[in-house]
Amino acid sequence: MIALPEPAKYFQVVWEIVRQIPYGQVTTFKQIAEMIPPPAGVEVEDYSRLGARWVGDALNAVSIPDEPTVPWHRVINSRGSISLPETSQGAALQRGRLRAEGVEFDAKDRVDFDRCGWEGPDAAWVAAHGLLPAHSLRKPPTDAPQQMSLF
DNA sequence: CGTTTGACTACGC
DNA sequence: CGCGTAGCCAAAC
Repeated sequence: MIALPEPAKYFQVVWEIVRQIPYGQVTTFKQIAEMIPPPAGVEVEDYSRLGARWVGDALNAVSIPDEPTVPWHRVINSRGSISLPETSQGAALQRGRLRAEGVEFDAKDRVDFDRCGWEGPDAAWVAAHGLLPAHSLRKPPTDAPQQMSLF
């Protein structure tokens, strides 16, 4: 079976990436996982399946003292919504912090990745840390825009 | 020491 | 689209 070889080390990388997320922008567990190369001993296939989960574990492991240095509230799930239990205190805190940063939630309590989705760290930073380029959360520009503005 | 639960996703209806 | 389910790992019971 595949286990995360060095959780502490992996967590550190996750936190370092989270620290790069700009104010007012959000990213997903998956996007972060995709930026981190599969740990030694972990098959790529397995990693693609488990990475996001491990990122979640990493955020969950952020200690109180370190909490101010890791903007964990800017990490949400791939559906664009907060993953903490709706009734939880953490969810309220996360939503409050994001709203304070100008991130808006729609009627379904989801954010618009096209507006505030993170494009990832700049290439130089990625290379310097031996990471992989991030997949953009925003829709790729199309030649024939899906819908023209009515105004 | 077996079970349950969780800050995930992909996939099928 | 929305909701339920299956896989998976790790930590907490």
